[in-house]
Amino acid sequence: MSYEQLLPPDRLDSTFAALADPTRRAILARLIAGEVSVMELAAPFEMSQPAISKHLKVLERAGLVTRGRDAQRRPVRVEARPLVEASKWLDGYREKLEASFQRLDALLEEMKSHEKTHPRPKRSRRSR
Amino acid sequence: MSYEQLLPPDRLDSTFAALADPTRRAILARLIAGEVSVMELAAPFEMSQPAISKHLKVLERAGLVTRGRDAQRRPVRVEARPLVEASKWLDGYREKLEASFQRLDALLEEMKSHEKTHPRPKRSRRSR
DNA sequence: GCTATATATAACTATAAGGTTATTAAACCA
DNA sequence: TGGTTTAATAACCTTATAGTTATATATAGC
Repeated sequence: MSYEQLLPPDRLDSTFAALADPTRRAILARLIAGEVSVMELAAPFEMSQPAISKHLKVLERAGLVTRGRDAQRRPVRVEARPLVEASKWLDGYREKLEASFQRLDALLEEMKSHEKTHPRPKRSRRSR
Repeated sequence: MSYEQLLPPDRLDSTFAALADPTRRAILARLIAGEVSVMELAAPFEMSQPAISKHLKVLERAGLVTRGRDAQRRPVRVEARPLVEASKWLDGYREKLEASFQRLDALLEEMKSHEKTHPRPKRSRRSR
């Protein structure tokens, strides 16, 4: 639990945490169309403006959005980078997983044919 | 915590939430190599066994792992599906975002050349 | 300077997350 | 049967989340 966050402050933590909330995903979806003010953003939700501001702060801390200034408005825009990083992590993971599954399938296949002639002992395949 | 599995289980919520913790991502990484018992899983972490069991429960509720039975052991294995779904969401989002950015770039380009002949008024492009 | 609008902040509440230690339960083994 | 190993559960603590209402701040425009 310690080593992970000692070194490069793990962006993935805050990125995934931010993405875990449906309101925040909806906000991001809304932002695809471009910059939006907080009021416009809050309108479709049955939630107070401060609640939306809090969600925005979460998104901002995660680097998923940045804020501008337009008179009283603080337009919100989406930032792609953390999304790309999260996406990369997932894709990399999936790749390794698939590769591993191939190995596993091969192993299982090998074991299955091996078993016929060498039945294994009762006690655990993974005693260590 | 109950409604999650009653109604339309928004899988993305629990998937992203599960991925937001570095311990859990490390557990998943460890599982690429194949089934592992809880003790083996807990060993590298400076954290109690019950803490790991809790993380496993989170991963299990998110559908990211399933449990087997091997004598006293409850081997853990990774499940790819929710990962694929999360990956799809991210990729889909990125695509739309990139498409939108292209439109934005085009728009900005158009505005820039337009501006030369039609300087805009001081007050806000996004009043409404 | 006054008022309206847009947003942020404060203070509070309730619940969830993430950890601990101690205990319990289940399966094996001698 | 009784001890050992593996894992889960209980009870508890602390901090974080997600929301609320009320208030403060900043800017525009009269």
